[in-house]
Amino acid sequence: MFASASHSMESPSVICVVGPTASGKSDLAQTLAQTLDGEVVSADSMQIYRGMDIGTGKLLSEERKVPHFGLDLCDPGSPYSAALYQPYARACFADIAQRNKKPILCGGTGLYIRSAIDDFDFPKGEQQDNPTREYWTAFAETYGAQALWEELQVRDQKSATLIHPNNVRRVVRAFEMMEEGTTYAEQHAHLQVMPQAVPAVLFGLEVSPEVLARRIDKRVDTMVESGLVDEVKSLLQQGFRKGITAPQAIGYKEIVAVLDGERELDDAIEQIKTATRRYAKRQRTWFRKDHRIMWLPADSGNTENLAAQALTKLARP
RNA sequence: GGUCGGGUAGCUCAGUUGGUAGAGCAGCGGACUGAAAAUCCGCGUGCCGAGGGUUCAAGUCCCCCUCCGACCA
Repeated sequence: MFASASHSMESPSVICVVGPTASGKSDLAQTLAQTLDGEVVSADSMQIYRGMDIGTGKLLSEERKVPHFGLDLCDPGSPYSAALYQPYARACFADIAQRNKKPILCGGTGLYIRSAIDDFDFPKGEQQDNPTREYWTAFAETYGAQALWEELQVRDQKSATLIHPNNVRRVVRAFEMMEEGTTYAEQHAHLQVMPQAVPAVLFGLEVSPEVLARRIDKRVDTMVESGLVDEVKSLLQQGFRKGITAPQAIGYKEIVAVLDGERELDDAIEQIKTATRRYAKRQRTWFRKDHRIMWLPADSGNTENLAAQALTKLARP
């Protein structure tokens, strides 16, 4: 009860900072880390990739005043996934704690956040060169989404009823799961009763949609001014197109289209803004239902003030 | 000044031979266990530019006004 040492064991082991893109997570996480003698672990599916800096809003290395993990883990050409991220994040937590530092998990990828702190049990299976995925994806392309879904219905009725026939990606994943000795339905059931695996306290940055939209517009303009187009050019020279996930990133796919002569830069910029707004909306929907999150009003964008609010809540929960 | 187009949902536009309107995009809501910045689902009342007329009934026909565009002077 009496926090005499700087690392009282009363505090939860991981502090999480979540929220939509452009809400100020990175700055808040870093400020908290500085205050609490912590280190930051990023939970962002795109900042994972090397060379994707400007468009992902990655903190520049000279801006990082505390150690950051979860950045630049692999090349854009190689595959990555939540299943790989989970053990990585947990190893980071352990490593940081062992050095008597405070782990601060920060990111907007809801699935990564949850896989890090919740008891997601990813079944074992092929990580790469997945023939099952290729087979059924090709099947869907040939015979259509409906036919694919009907195939699943025959083999795994329960899972089929949980997945919309149009959601090819998830139907394909259900086939993979069967091969891995489980089913989509089983995993889905686990979702409802999933225990938390890592002690954590969660802060969410809440920004009103209008304010966030303005911030996103400005941020995208700044990215372009900072050389986003050149960044994409050099990525393309390094085989960016071979990647599966990375080329889908907002801000990258649109600029690739410009460089391919498929659209004007101005149109692409507008599309990036719109796509980012829509992404922020999906993030809001995801985090909204997580009742563990303590929301901090963040319209002001004042990091010091947000940090103070967070510390207050930490002191007396 | 004249002729011809056009003025319909936030935007781009459909609206068949008159029966009070519908798509895409945006927006809003939602789902989510190995691509998650991905993938997928749901939500469409708007003085049909203003006014008048014909008609049982007008976005749809007629008159007039107005605004935008093109062309002719």
